Amino acid sequence: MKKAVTEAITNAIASLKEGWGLESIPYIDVEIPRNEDLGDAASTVAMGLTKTLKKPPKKIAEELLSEIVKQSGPFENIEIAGAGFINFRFKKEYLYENLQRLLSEGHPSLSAGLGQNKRIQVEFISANPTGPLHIGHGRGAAIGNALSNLLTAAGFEVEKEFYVNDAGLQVKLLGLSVYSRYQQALGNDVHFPENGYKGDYIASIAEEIIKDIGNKYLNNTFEQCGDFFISHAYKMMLSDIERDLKDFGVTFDKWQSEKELYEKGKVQGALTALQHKNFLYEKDGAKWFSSTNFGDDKDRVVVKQDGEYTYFASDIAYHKDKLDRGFDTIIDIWGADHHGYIPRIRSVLSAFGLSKEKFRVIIVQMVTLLRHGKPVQMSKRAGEFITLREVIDEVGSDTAKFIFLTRRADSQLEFDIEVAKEQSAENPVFYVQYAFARISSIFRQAEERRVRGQKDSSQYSVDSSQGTANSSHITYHALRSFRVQGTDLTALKEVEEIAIIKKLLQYPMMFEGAVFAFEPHRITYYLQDLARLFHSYYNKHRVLTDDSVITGARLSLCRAVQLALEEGLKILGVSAPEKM
RNA sequence: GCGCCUGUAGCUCAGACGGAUAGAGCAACUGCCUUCUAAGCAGUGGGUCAGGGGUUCGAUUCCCUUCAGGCGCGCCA
Repeated sequence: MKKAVTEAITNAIASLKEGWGLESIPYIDVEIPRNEDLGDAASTVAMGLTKTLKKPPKKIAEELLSEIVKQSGPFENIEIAGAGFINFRFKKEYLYENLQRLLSEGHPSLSAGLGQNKRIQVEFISANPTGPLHIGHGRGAAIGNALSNLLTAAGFEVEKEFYVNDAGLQVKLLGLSVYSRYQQALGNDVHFPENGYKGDYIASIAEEIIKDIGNKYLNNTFEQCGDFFISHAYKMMLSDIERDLKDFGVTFDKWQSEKELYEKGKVQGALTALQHKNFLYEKDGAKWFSSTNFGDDKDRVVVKQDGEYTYFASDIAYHKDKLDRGFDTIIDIWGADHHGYIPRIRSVLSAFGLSKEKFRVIIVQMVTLLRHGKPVQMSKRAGEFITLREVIDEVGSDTAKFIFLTRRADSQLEFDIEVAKEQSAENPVFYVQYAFARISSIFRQAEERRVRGQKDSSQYSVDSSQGTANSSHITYHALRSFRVQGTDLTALKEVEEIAIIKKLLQYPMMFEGAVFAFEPHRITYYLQDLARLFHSYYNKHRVLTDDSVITGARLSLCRAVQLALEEGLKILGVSAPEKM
């Protein structure tokens, strides 16, 4: 849709260019008018050119229009309106042709190559393995996962990574906390560390350990058995995290250990590399990275007076490692509490020669958790928080993900767990899923008619060769492979049908925008719009009629909607159920 | 004090490098199930786009400023 308009205008400008004294073709804006009476697509190029051409926008629009009409474009009508908008309306044949193409090829512009197989890394969540994931991590997970799916759909080669901070004091503190609970559970009343993790999960881990090894380490000092508790607690914590994410529907390609960066000498190596570039210096007995050279507001310590590395040192190594692994683009998704960290990491990457546009940080703002409208205070240390696990169990993964993905990443989010539950029947996620389920149901009915050999079913049939007769999924595959053959799409004449076709043809535009902006939530809104159009249509018109031509055409339309819904939901990481 | 994010309908939020009469869901109210799933549809009401200034033919969008909320400003991780 966008392409056709852009082409028409580009050609027009190309032939007018010389007379206008233009050197190059300007950016051509194409948008969908708010009011559909105005047209199917519109451009504001004429208004944009007023300054350079020193002519009134309407005059420019007229000149463009007279050129465009010379071409044999797919337009039924083009008119100039308002302050200089050029509004386009497509011929119906164009809509039918493209619907047909969509049915046979899918959305060609999608995989066709925005990404061009470029490698892109998306790092997200990267929670410390010192406690269960909470709801904020859930938001990051939903966004990171959806963004990765989006980029994959756009033809990028995406690697999803979770960075595990398993080297620092925090895991030691985790071990110490578990150690203390272990001793206490066995009757040894040791002092619980001041900054220890107080959540119930610590005691649970201690219980597990007792089940495993009994009182083997009773009355041992932490110095004697600390390593055991640290590594054991950390491993259990990490496997919990992994399990929760799996149940949430999020998986990773790689779990990068911080500790491993140390063990492989990558931290030292990265610092040496910086040293060679003269970006390190000594001051006050410490070693500093001169990040101010790259726009940071102060230099940062990498090796402390006591000779220990800072957390930042391993992060330098980590990001250098990302570069060394040869990604074309690096995306970090962080919680809002880390945004102050952006300039220094950007500095690191600049120091190693990465150009700015190849590194992108997406800041995910905080989630304010409510229960019945009242804020729930969250503190990991104090052990008061709503875990992702609770959200999954109480609200459900699909609902939670959908809620997270109906907001931009950089706006704060209020998540009322009770509202999310209570509204479950009215929840937008079900609205979209319901449209998919309804269509699936129509195909089930169509298949029954065909089996019964009704006359009116001659125009459509199931191509069973496409179906995989695979155990319990037979129905599903049969539905997916339901081929509508030899149908005449021009039978789609209702306004609702035309509206749906147009919406479907807008998909590439919306998709490109989402990819370009790294904003998966645009998919969510599109799906709601499409579902709305479909529900409305469904209520007004019957798909399965006595007229085989109309039925065939409508089934085709349903198939196209179904494919779009399925594709969109897949990107969001939300299931597309056949029955509800 | 400085920096980043946010402020749009009663509530939760969209608004696509600045464009036409500002949108959705929920909540409220009125209708619609003998026919493919009523988790649905049709309709009604609801706005100082936080306030003020500026740039522009045109600003919810860009700039400045004030106010409000959130988050950061360690030789912590």
